[in-house]
Amino acid sequence: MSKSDIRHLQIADYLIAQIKKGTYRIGDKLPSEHELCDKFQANHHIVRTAVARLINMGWITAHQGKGAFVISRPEVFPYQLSARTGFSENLKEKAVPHRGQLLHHDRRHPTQQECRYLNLETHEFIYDLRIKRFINETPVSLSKTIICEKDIPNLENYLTNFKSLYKILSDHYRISPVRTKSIVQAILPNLEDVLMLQLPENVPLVQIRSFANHPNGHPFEYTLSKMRSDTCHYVIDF
Amino acid sequence: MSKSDIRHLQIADYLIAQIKKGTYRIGDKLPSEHELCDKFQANHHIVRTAVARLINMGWITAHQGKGAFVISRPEVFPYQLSARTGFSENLKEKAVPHRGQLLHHDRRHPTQQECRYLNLETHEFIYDLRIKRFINETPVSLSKTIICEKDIPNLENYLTNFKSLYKILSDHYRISPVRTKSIVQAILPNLEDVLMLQLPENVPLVQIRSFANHPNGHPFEYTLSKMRSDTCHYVIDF
DNA sequence: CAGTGGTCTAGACCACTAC
DNA sequence: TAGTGGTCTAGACCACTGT
Repeated sequence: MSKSDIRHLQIADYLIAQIKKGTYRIGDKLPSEHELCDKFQANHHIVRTAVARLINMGWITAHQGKGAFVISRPEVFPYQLSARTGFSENLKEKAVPHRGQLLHHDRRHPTQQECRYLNLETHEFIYDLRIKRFINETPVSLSKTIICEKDIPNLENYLTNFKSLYKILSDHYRISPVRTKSIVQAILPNLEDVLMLQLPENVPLVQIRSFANHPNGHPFEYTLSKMRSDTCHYVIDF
Repeated sequence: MSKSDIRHLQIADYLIAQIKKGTYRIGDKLPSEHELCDKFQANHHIVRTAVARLINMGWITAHQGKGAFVISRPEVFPYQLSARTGFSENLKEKAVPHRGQLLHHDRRHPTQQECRYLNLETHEFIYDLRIKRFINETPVSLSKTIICEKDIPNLENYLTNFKSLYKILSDHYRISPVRTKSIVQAILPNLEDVLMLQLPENVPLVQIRSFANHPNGHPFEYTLSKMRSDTCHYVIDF
Protein backbone atom coordinates (compact mmCIF):
# COMPACT_ATOMS: atom_id res chain seq x y z
CA MET A 1 0.00 0.00 0.00
CA SER A 2 1.42 3.31 -1.09
CA LYS A 3 1.11 6.53 0.83
CA SER A 4 -1.06 7.88 -1.96
CA ASP A 5 -3.63 5.16 -1.24
CA ILE A 6 -4.04 6.22 2.35
CA ARG A 7 -7.62 7.31 2.83
CA HIS A 8 -7.13 10.17 5.27
CA LEU A 9 -4.35 11.68 3.17
CA GLN A 10 -6.57 11.52 0.10
CA ILE A 11 -9.41 13.20 1.93
CA ALA A 12 -7.13 15.90 3.31
CA ASP A 13 -5.67 16.46 -0.14
CA TYR A 14 -9.13 16.72 -1.64
CA LEU A 15 -10.31 19.24 0.94
CA ILE A 16 -7.18 21.35 0.47
CA ALA A 17 -7.76 21.33 -3.28
CA GLN A 18 -11.34 22.49 -2.69
CA ILE A 19 -10.14 25.36 -0.55
CA LYS A 20 -7.51 26.34 -3.12
CA LYS A 21 -10.14 26.16 -5.83
CA GLY A 22 -12.44 28.43 -3.87
CA THR A 23 -15.22 25.94 -3.18
CA TYR A 24 -14.73 26.87 0.44
CA ARG A 25 -13.62 30.45 0.90
CA ILE A 26 -11.96 32.27 3.75
CA GLY A 27 -14.29 32.29 6.72
CA ASP A 28 -16.57 29.59 5.30
CA LYS A 29 -17.66 26.69 7.45
CA LEU A 30 -16.64 23.25 6.23
CA PRO A 31 -19.28 20.51 6.20
CA SER A 32 -19.57 18.89 9.61
CA GLU A 33 -17.50 15.81 10.29
CA HIS A 34 -20.68 13.76 10.19
CA GLU A 35 -21.46 15.07 6.69
CA LEU A 36 -17.87 14.43 5.57
CA CYS A 37 -18.18 10.85 6.81
CA ASP A 38 -21.25 10.40 4.61
CA LYS A 39 -19.65 12.15 1.67
CA PHE A 40 -16.47 10.07 1.70
CA GLN A 41 -18.07 6.90 3.05
CA ALA A 42 -15.40 6.90 5.70
CA ASN A 43 -15.19 6.55 9.42
CA HIS A 44 -15.30 9.35 11.96
CA HIS A 45 -11.65 8.61 12.83
CA ILE A 46 -10.44 8.86 9.28
CA VAL A 47 -12.27 12.07 8.61
CA ARG A 48 -10.93 13.50 11.85
CA THR A 49 -7.30 12.73 11.03
CA ALA A 50 -7.82 14.36 7.64
CA VAL A 51 -9.34 17.43 9.27
CA ALA A 52 -6.54 17.48 11.85
CA ARG A 53 -4.06 17.59 9.01
CA LEU A 54 -5.72 20.68 7.58
CA ILE A 55 -5.61 22.30 11.00
CA ASN A 56 -1.91 21.55 11.42
CA MET A 57 -1.15 22.79 7.94
CA GLY A 58 -2.89 26.05 8.77
CA TRP A 59 -5.83 25.80 6.38
CA ILE A 60 -8.63 25.71 8.91
CA THR A 61 -9.45 26.15 12.58
CA ALA A 62 -12.00 24.09 14.44
CA HIS A 63 -14.13 25.00 17.44
CA GLN A 64 -16.02 22.50 19.51
CA GLY A 65 -19.74 22.96 19.12
CA LYS A 66 -19.38 25.37 16.22
CA GLY A 67 -17.56 23.79 13.34
CA ALA A 68 -14.42 24.05 11.23
CA PHE A 69 -13.71 27.22 9.33
CA VAL A 70 -11.32 28.14 6.56
CA ILE A 71 -8.77 30.40 8.17
CA SER A 72 -8.96 34.08 7.57
CA ARG A 73 -5.21 34.32 7.50
CA PRO A 74 -4.16 36.81 10.11
CA GLU A 75 -1.61 39.26 8.86
CA VAL A 76 1.79 37.64 8.71
CA PHE A 77 4.52 39.70 10.28
CA PRO A 78 8.00 39.76 8.85
CA TYR A 79 10.61 39.27 11.54
CA GLN A 80 13.95 40.55 10.41
CA LEU A 81 16.84 38.29 11.31
CA SER A 82 19.87 40.54 11.36
CA ALA A 83 23.00 41.22 13.36
CA ARG A 84 21.40 43.94 15.42
CA THR A 85 17.72 43.51 16.17
CA GLY A 86 15.68 41.97 18.96
CA PHE A 87 12.00 41.08 18.99
CA SER A 88 10.60 44.43 20.12
CA GLU A 89 12.93 46.51 17.99
CA ASN A 90 11.69 44.53 15.06
CA LEU A 91 8.01 45.12 15.61
CA LYS A 92 7.85 48.56 17.11
CA GLU A 93 8.45 50.28 13.80
CA LYS A 94 5.30 48.65 12.58
CA ALA A 95 2.13 49.51 14.43
CA VAL A 96 1.76 46.00 15.81
CA PRO A 97 0.55 45.38 19.36
CA HIS A 98 3.17 43.11 20.86
CA ARG A 99 4.75 42.33 24.22
CA GLY A 100 7.14 40.03 25.97
CA GLN A 101 6.34 38.26 29.21
CA LEU A 102 9.14 37.12 31.50
CA LEU A 103 8.14 33.64 32.61
CA HIS A 104 11.11 32.86 34.76
CA HIS A 105 14.57 34.12 35.56
CA ASP A 106 17.50 32.61 37.36
CA ARG A 107 21.09 33.51 38.20
CA ARG A 108 23.18 30.35 38.21
CA HIS A 109 26.35 28.61 37.08
CA PRO A 110 26.49 27.63 33.42
CA THR A 111 26.26 24.03 32.22
CA GLN A 112 29.20 22.59 30.30
CA GLN A 113 27.49 23.30 27.01
CA GLU A 114 26.76 26.88 28.04
CA CYS A 115 30.43 27.28 29.00
CA ARG A 116 31.41 26.27 25.49
CA TYR A 117 28.85 28.54 23.90
CA LEU A 118 29.76 31.62 25.95
CA ASN A 119 33.43 30.88 26.59
CA LEU A 120 32.95 30.74 30.37
CA GLU A 121 34.29 28.74 33.29
CA THR A 122 31.85 26.68 35.34
CA HIS A 123 32.41 28.83 38.44
CA GLU A 124 31.20 31.99 36.70
CA PHE A 125 27.56 33.04 36.54
CA ILE A 126 24.92 33.44 33.88
CA TYR A 127 21.36 34.71 33.79
CA ASP A 128 18.80 32.32 32.43
CA LEU A 129 15.65 34.03 31.13
CA ARG A 130 12.50 32.41 29.78
CA ILE A 131 10.38 34.75 27.73
CA LYS A 132 7.01 34.31 26.06
CA ARG A 133 6.13 36.76 23.33
CA PHE A 134 2.78 37.87 22.01
CA ILE A 135 1.55 39.60 18.89
CA ASN A 136 -1.98 40.93 19.12
CA GLU A 137 -2.24 39.04 22.42
CA THR A 138 -1.67 35.73 20.60
CA PRO A 139 1.31 33.82 21.99
CA VAL A 140 3.80 33.39 19.15
CA SER A 141 7.11 32.38 20.65
CA LEU A 142 8.96 30.90 23.57
CA SER A 143 12.59 31.60 24.17
CA LYS A 144 15.35 30.74 26.56
CA THR A 145 18.21 33.20 26.79
CA ILE A 146 21.51 32.67 28.55
CA ILE A 147 23.64 35.79 29.19
CA CYS A 148 26.99 36.30 30.87
CA GLU A 149 26.39 37.81 34.29
CA LYS A 150 29.68 39.67 34.55
CA ASP A 151 28.64 42.11 31.84
CA ILE A 152 25.27 42.90 33.35
CA PRO A 153 25.53 42.85 37.16
CA ASN A 154 22.29 43.04 39.14
CA LEU A 155 20.07 42.39 36.15
CA GLU A 156 17.37 41.29 38.62
CA ASN A 157 16.83 44.93 39.58
CA TYR A 158 15.53 45.74 36.17
CA LEU A 159 13.32 42.74 35.56
CA THR A 160 10.17 43.98 37.29
CA ASN A 161 7.70 45.25 34.76
CA PHE A 162 9.64 43.44 32.06
CA LYS A 163 8.97 44.54 28.54
CA SER A 164 11.98 43.96 26.33
CA LEU A 165 15.35 42.42 27.11
CA TYR A 166 17.25 44.44 24.55
CA LYS A 167 15.70 47.62 25.92
CA ILE A 168 16.99 46.78 29.41
CA LEU A 169 20.44 46.05 28.05
CA SER A 170 20.43 49.29 26.14
CA ASP A 171 18.91 51.53 28.83
CA HIS A 172 20.81 50.26 31.85
CA TYR A 173 24.06 48.86 30.47
CA ARG A 174 24.41 50.62 27.14
CA ILE A 175 24.92 47.23 25.51
CA SER A 176 23.54 46.37 22.13
CA PRO A 177 24.40 42.72 21.42
CA VAL A 178 25.71 41.74 17.99
CA ARG A 179 24.28 38.52 16.58
CA THR A 180 27.01 36.43 14.99
CA LYS A 181 25.31 33.19 14.04
CA SER A 182 21.89 31.58 13.84
CA ILE A 183 20.94 27.96 13.24
CA VAL A 184 17.50 27.33 11.80
CA GLN A 185 15.38 24.19 12.04
CA ALA A 186 11.76 23.14 11.74
CA ILE A 187 10.47 21.23 14.75
CA LEU A 188 7.25 19.97 16.28
CA PRO A 189 6.29 21.44 19.64
CA ASN A 190 6.83 19.35 22.74
CA LEU A 191 4.08 19.08 25.34
CA GLU A 192 5.27 22.19 27.17
CA ASP A 193 5.27 24.22 23.95
CA VAL A 194 1.79 23.00 23.11
CA LEU A 195 0.47 24.13 26.49
CA MET A 196 2.35 27.42 26.64
CA LEU A 197 1.57 28.54 23.11
CA GLN A 198 -1.93 27.06 23.05
CA LEU A 199 -1.14 25.17 19.87
CA PRO A 200 -2.61 22.20 18.05
CA GLU A 201 -0.25 19.29 18.72
CA ASN A 202 1.36 19.04 15.34
CA VAL A 203 1.78 22.62 14.18
CA PRO A 204 5.37 23.03 13.01
CA LEU A 205 7.57 25.67 14.64
CA VAL A 206 10.71 27.43 13.52
CA GLN A 207 13.47 26.89 16.04
CA ILE A 208 16.40 29.27 15.95
CA ARG A 209 19.51 29.04 18.05
CA SER A 210 21.37 32.32 18.01
CA PHE A 211 24.73 33.45 19.29
CA ALA A 212 25.49 37.09 19.98
CA ASN A 213 28.57 38.97 21.08
CA HIS A 214 29.08 41.86 23.43
CA PRO A 215 29.85 44.97 21.34
CA ASN A 216 33.45 44.61 22.53
CA GLY A 217 33.58 41.28 20.74
CA HIS A 218 33.37 38.50 23.30
CA PRO A 219 30.59 35.87 23.39
CA PHE A 220 27.75 37.28 25.42
CA GLU A 221 24.38 35.70 24.75
CA TYR A 222 22.88 32.42 23.59
CA THR A 223 19.20 32.18 22.72
CA LEU A 224 17.00 29.28 21.74
CA SER A 225 13.65 30.40 20.43
CA LYS A 226 10.67 28.59 19.01
CA MET A 227 8.14 30.55 17.00
CA ARG A 228 4.91 29.79 15.16
CA SER A 229 5.53 30.54 11.55
CA ASP A 230 1.89 31.04 10.62
CA THR A 231 1.81 34.47 12.22
CA CYS A 232 5.41 35.50 11.74
CA HIS A 233 8.03 34.82 9.06
CA TYR A 234 11.73 35.19 9.45
CA VAL A 235 13.24 37.43 6.82
CA ILE A 236 16.95 37.60 6.04
CA ASP A 237 18.41 40.34 3.92
CA PHE A 238 21.85 39.77 2.52
CA MET B 1 -10.28 18.56 29.53
CA SER B 2 -6.86 20.14 29.21
CA LYS B 3 -4.27 19.19 26.63
CA SER B 4 -2.13 17.84 29.45
CA ASP B 5 -4.81 15.25 30.22
CA ILE B 6 -4.75 13.84 26.72
CA ARG B 7 -3.67 10.23 26.97
CA HIS B 8 -1.60 9.95 23.80
CA LEU B 9 0.29 13.15 24.57
CA GLN B 10 1.06 11.87 28.05
CA ILE B 11 2.32 8.58 26.67
CA ALA B 12 4.44 10.32 24.04
CA ASP B 13 5.85 12.64 26.68
CA TYR B 14 6.67 9.72 28.93
CA LEU B 15 8.44 7.80 26.18
CA ILE B 16 10.45 10.87 25.19
CA ALA B 17 11.47 11.34 28.81
CA GLN B 18 12.60 7.70 28.93
CA ILE B 19 14.72 8.19 25.82
CA LYS B 20 16.24 11.38 27.21
CA LYS B 21 16.94 9.59 30.50
CA GLY B 22 18.69 6.79 28.66
CA THR B 23 16.24 4.00 29.48
CA TYR B 24 16.14 3.45 25.75
CA ARG B 25 19.40 4.29 24.04
CA ILE B 26 20.28 5.04 20.45
CA GLY B 27 19.58 1.98 18.33
CA ASP B 28 17.49 0.25 21.01
CA LYS B 29 14.17 -1.28 20.13
CA LEU B 30 11.15 0.14 21.91
CA PRO B 31 8.65 -2.31 23.40
CA SER B 32 6.17 -3.47 20.78
CA GLU B 33 2.94 -1.56 20.44
CA HIS B 34 1.14 -4.54 21.98
CA GLU B 35 3.38 -4.36 25.02
CA LEU B 36 2.91 -0.60 25.28
CA CYS B 37 -0.86 -1.12 25.20
CA ASP B 38 -0.56 -3.45 28.17
CA LYS B 39 1.87 -1.17 29.98
CA PHE B 40 -0.29 1.94 29.67
CA GLN B 41 -3.64 0.12 29.71
CA ALA B 42 -4.49 1.98 26.55
CA ASN B 43 -5.85 1.17 23.16
CA HIS B 44 -3.83 0.28 20.08
CA HIS B 45 -4.94 3.57 18.49
CA ILE B 46 -3.81 5.71 21.37
CA VAL B 47 -0.45 4.02 21.61
CA ARG B 48 -0.01 4.39 17.86
CA THR B 49 -0.70 8.12 17.84
CA ALA B 50 1.81 8.50 20.67
CA VAL B 51 4.38 6.50 18.73
CA ALA B 52 3.61 8.48 15.56
CA ARG B 53 4.36 11.64 17.49
CA LEU B 54 7.81 10.34 18.42
CA ILE B 55 8.42 9.47 14.78
CA ASN B 56 7.42 12.92 13.59
CA MET B 57 9.53 14.58 16.26
CA GLY B 58 12.52 12.58 15.09
CA TRP B 59 13.07 10.42 18.16
CA ILE B 60 12.42 7.02 16.60
CA THR B 61 11.86 5.23 13.33
CA ALA B 62 9.49 2.31 12.86
CA HIS B 63 9.65 -0.57 10.44
CA GLN B 64 6.77 -2.86 9.72
CA GLY B 65 7.48 -6.36 10.94
CA LYS B 66 10.57 -5.29 12.86
CA GLY B 67 9.75 -2.70 15.46
CA ALA B 68 10.45 0.87 16.49
CA PHE B 69 13.99 1.97 17.19
CA VAL B 70 15.52 4.99 18.84
CA ILE B 71 17.13 6.95 16.05
CA SER B 72 20.85 6.82 15.64
CA ARG B 73 20.91 10.45 14.62
CA PRO B 74 22.54 10.66 11.25
CA GLU B 75 25.14 13.35 11.01
CA VAL B 76 23.47 16.72 10.68
CA PHE B 77 24.87 18.84 7.89
CA PRO B 78 25.16 22.58 8.22
CA TYR B 79 23.83 24.33 5.18
CA GLN B 80 25.20 27.83 4.93
CA LEU B 81 22.65 30.42 3.94
CA SER B 82 24.65 33.25 2.45
CA ALA B 83 24.62 35.68 -0.44
CA ARG B 84 26.74 33.50 -2.66
CA THR B 85 26.31 29.75 -2.20
CA GLY B 86 24.17 27.07 -3.80
CA PHE B 87 23.48 23.56 -2.59
CA SER B 88 26.44 21.80 -4.16
CA GLU B 89 28.92 24.57 -3.42
CA ASN B 90 27.88 24.25 0.18
CA LEU B 91 28.47 20.55 0.52
CA LYS B 92 31.36 19.85 -1.79
CA GLU B 93 33.91 21.30 0.62
CA LYS B 94 32.81 18.66 3.07
CA ALA B 95 33.27 15.09 2.00
CA VAL B 96 29.55 14.45 1.82
CA PRO B 97 28.04 12.32 -0.93
CA HIS B 98 25.32 14.51 -2.41
CA ARG B 99 23.59 15.11 -5.71
CA GLY B 100 20.79 17.00 -7.36
CA GLN B 101 18.24 15.38 -9.64
CA LEU B 102 16.39 17.46 -12.20
CA LEU B 103 12.78 16.31 -12.00
CA HIS B 104 11.33 18.59 -14.58
CA HIS B 105 12.15 21.66 -16.61
CA ASP B 106 10.08 24.02 -18.65
CA ARG B 107 10.51 27.20 -20.67
CA ARG B 108 7.37 29.28 -20.39
CA HIS B 109 5.86 32.70 -19.73
CA PRO B 110 5.92 33.87 -16.13
CA THR B 111 2.79 34.11 -13.98
CA GLN B 112 1.79 37.49 -12.63
CA GLN B 113 3.44 36.74 -9.31
CA GLU B 114 6.63 35.65 -11.05
CA CYS B 115 6.57 38.88 -13.07
CA ARG B 116 6.52 40.86 -9.82
CA TYR B 117 9.27 38.76 -8.28
CA LEU B 118 11.60 38.98 -11.27
CA ASN B 119 10.53 42.33 -12.65
CA LEU B 120 9.40 40.83 -15.95
CA GLU B 121 6.62 41.36 -18.48
CA THR B 122 4.21 38.51 -19.14
CA HIS B 123 5.41 38.11 -22.72
CA GLU B 124 8.98 37.35 -21.65
CA PHE B 125 10.21 33.87 -20.79
CA ILE B 126 11.45 32.05 -17.73
CA TYR B 127 12.88 28.63 -17.02
CA ASP B 128 11.06 26.64 -14.38
CA LEU B 129 13.21 23.92 -12.81
CA ARG B 130 12.18 21.32 -10.23
CA ILE B 131 15.07 19.78 -8.42
CA LYS B 132 15.27 17.03 -5.83
CA ARG B 133 18.40 16.86 -3.74
CA PHE B 134 19.99 13.99 -1.91
CA ILE B 135 22.56 13.63 0.81
CA ASN B 136 23.94 10.12 1.19
CA GLU B 137 21.23 9.02 -1.24
CA THR B 138 18.53 10.17 1.18
CA PRO B 139 16.17 12.69 -0.38
CA VAL B 140 16.42 15.89 1.66
CA SER B 141 14.87 18.68 -0.33
CA LEU B 142 12.58 19.69 -3.14
CA SER B 143 12.91 22.99 -4.88
CA LYS B 144 11.30 25.00 -7.61
CA THR B 145 13.48 27.61 -9.29
CA ILE B 146 12.31 30.31 -11.67
CA ILE B 147 15.04 32.07 -13.71
CA CYS B 148 14.90 34.79 -16.32
CA GLU B 149 15.45 33.22 -19.72
CA LYS B 150 17.02 36.25 -21.37
CA ASP B 151 20.17 35.95 -19.25
CA ILE B 152 20.65 32.27 -19.95
CA PRO B 153 19.58 31.46 -23.51
CA ASN B 154 19.37 27.79 -24.50
CA LEU B 155 19.66 26.52 -20.96
CA GLU B 156 18.06 23.27 -22.18
CA ASN B 157 21.31 22.37 -23.91
CA TYR B 158 23.11 22.05 -20.61
CA LEU B 159 20.49 20.18 -18.63
CA THR B 160 21.36 16.65 -19.70
CA ASN B 161 23.40 14.93 -17.05
CA PHE B 162 22.29 17.59 -14.60
CA LYS B 163 24.36 17.91 -11.49
CA SER B 164 24.25 21.43 -10.10
CA LEU B 165 22.40 24.49 -11.33
CA TYR B 166 24.94 26.96 -10.05
CA LYS B 167 27.70 25.02 -11.77
CA ILE B 168 25.88 25.30 -15.09
CA LEU B 169 25.37 29.02 -14.59
CA SER B 170 29.00 29.44 -13.72
CA ASP B 171 30.50 27.16 -16.39
CA HIS B 172 28.36 28.18 -19.35
CA TYR B 173 27.24 31.71 -18.60
CA ARG B 174 29.83 32.93 -16.08
CA ILE B 175 26.99 33.99 -13.83
CA SER B 176 27.14 33.62 -10.08
CA PRO B 177 23.78 34.76 -8.65
CA VAL B 178 23.71 36.98 -5.59
CA ARG B 179 21.09 36.11 -3.02
CA THR B 180 19.37 39.23 -1.72
CA LYS B 181 16.60 37.98 0.52
CA SER B 182 15.28 34.80 2.10
CA ILE B 183 12.01 34.16 3.90
CA VAL B 184 11.95 31.27 6.34
CA GLN B 185 8.98 29.26 7.57
CA ALA B 186 8.22 25.91 9.12
CA ILE B 187 5.62 23.90 7.23
CA LEU B 188 4.14 20.42 7.05
CA PRO B 189 4.68 18.51 3.80
CA ASN B 190 1.80 18.25 1.39
CA LEU B 191 0.96 14.91 -0.18
CA GLU B 192 3.40 15.45 -3.04
CA ASP B 193 6.22 16.27 -0.64
CA VAL B 194 5.44 13.18 1.42
CA LEU B 195 5.66 10.95 -1.65
CA MET B 196 8.71 12.60 -3.19
CA LEU B 197 10.76 12.81 -0.04
CA GLN B 198 9.52 9.52 1.39
CA LEU B 199 8.56 11.20 4.61
CA PRO B 200 6.27 10.39 7.50
CA GLU B 201 3.18 12.55 7.04
CA ASN B 202 3.79 15.05 9.80
CA VAL B 203 7.53 15.65 9.76
CA PRO B 204 8.07 19.42 9.75
CA LEU B 205 10.06 20.99 6.92
CA VAL B 206 11.90 24.27 6.59
CA GLN B 207 10.57 26.24 3.66
CA ILE B 208 12.75 29.00 2.29
CA ARG B 209 11.79 31.42 -0.44
CA SER B 210 14.88 33.11 -1.82
CA PHE B 211 15.45 35.94 -4.23
CA ALA B 212 18.71 36.36 -6.09
CA ASN B 213 20.07 38.97 -8.46
CA HIS B 214 22.20 38.71 -11.54
CA PRO B 215 25.71 39.94 -10.70
CA ASN B 216 24.87 43.07 -12.68
CA GLY B 217 22.15 43.80 -10.17
CA HIS B 218 18.78 42.96 -11.70
CA PRO B 219 16.36 40.36 -10.30
CA PHE B 220 17.31 37.01 -11.78
CA GLU B 221 16.13 34.03 -9.78
CA TYR B 222 13.37 33.02 -7.39
CA THR B 223 13.56 29.73 -5.52
CA LEU B 224 11.14 27.98 -3.21
CA SER B 225 12.74 25.09 -1.38
CA LYS B 226 11.53 22.67 1.23
CA MET B 227 14.08 20.75 3.25
CA ARG B 228 14.00 18.18 6.02
CA SER B 229 15.68 19.74 8.97
CA ASP B 230 16.58 16.52 10.70
CA THR B 231 19.44 15.86 8.30
CA CYS B 232 20.39 19.42 7.45
CA HIS B 233 20.37 22.69 9.40
CA TYR B 234 20.42 26.13 7.91
CA VAL B 235 23.24 28.24 9.31
CA ILE B 236 23.43 32.01 8.97
CA ASP B 237 26.58 33.91 9.75
CA PHE B 238 26.24 37.62 10.27
C1' DC C 1 4.01 -19.47 11.17
C1' DA C 2 3.91 -15.85 14.98
C1' DG C 3 5.04 -11.20 15.91
C1' DT C 4 5.22 -6.52 14.45
C1' DG C 5 3.66 -2.19 12.59
C1' DG C 6 -0.22 0.11 9.47
C1' DT C 7 -5.02 1.17 8.07
C1' DC C 8 -9.66 1.23 8.92
C1' DT C 9 -14.66 0.38 10.96
C1' DA C 10 -18.23 0.76 14.55
C1' DG C 11 -19.61 2.84 18.23
C1' DA C 12 -19.43 4.93 23.10
C1' DC C 13 -19.07 8.98 25.71
C1' DC C 14 -17.69 13.80 26.71
C1' DA C 15 -17.60 19.09 26.21
C1' DC C 16 -19.05 22.96 24.06
C1' DT C 17 -22.42 25.93 21.25
C1' DA C 18 -26.64 27.54 19.66
C1' DC C 19 -31.47 27.58 19.91
C1' DT D 1 -32.09 19.47 23.29
C1' DA D 2 -29.82 18.73 18.97
C1' DG D 3 -25.66 19.39 16.55
C1' DT D 4 -20.80 19.87 16.60
C1' DG D 5 -15.98 18.70 17.48
C1' DG D 6 -12.76 15.76 20.81
C1' DT D 7 -11.15 11.49 23.12
C1' DC D 8 -11.10 6.82 23.58
C1' DT D 9 -12.22 1.49 23.33
C1' DA D 10 -12.67 -2.92 20.86
C1' DG D 11 -11.62 -5.33 17.28
C1' DA D 12 -10.97 -6.55 12.18
C1' DC D 13 -7.81 -7.08 8.55
C1' DC D 14 -3.52 -6.19 5.90
C1' DA D 15 1.69 -6.09 4.90
C1' DC D 16 6.13 -6.99 6.22
C1' DT D 17 9.92 -9.50 8.88
C1' DG D 18 12.23 -13.30 10.87
C1' DT D 19 12.01 -18.23 12.06
